Amino acid sequence: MTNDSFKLAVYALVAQIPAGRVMTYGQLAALSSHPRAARVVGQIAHFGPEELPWHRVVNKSGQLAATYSFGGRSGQRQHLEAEGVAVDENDRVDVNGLIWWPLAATETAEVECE
DNA sequence: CGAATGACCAAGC
DNA sequence: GGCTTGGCCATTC
Repeated sequence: MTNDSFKLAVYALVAQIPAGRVMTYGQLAALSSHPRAARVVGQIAHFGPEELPWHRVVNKSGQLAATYSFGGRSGQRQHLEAEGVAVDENDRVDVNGLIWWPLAATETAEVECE
């Protein structure tokens, strides 16, 4: 079923996000063949496996979204900072450089290589 | 199983 | 920059 495949795809993508990088719900949804199902990604993130680094997942504005998990945005922010992600006072990350794509691993390998 | 919910996004005002 | 509307689909009650 495609719906299950969707979840699995999201799990796989989130699991691939390297420390110090973040991904957006829209990306996860789009890469999972559901560019408009970003909301579902949010639901999966909330009820999904806690094994995955959901704290590395932010919204399209680069702003944190966690409400209860990780102790709320405050907790998520600390997790990100602990991994080297710069979070501003508004609980936002640098959408210009911290947003990571699977393709970026090969295309911008030079840049993301510290 | 039906209805409500939601860690979102894009477009319009 | 903000708020409102429509849409998407899994999870929960």
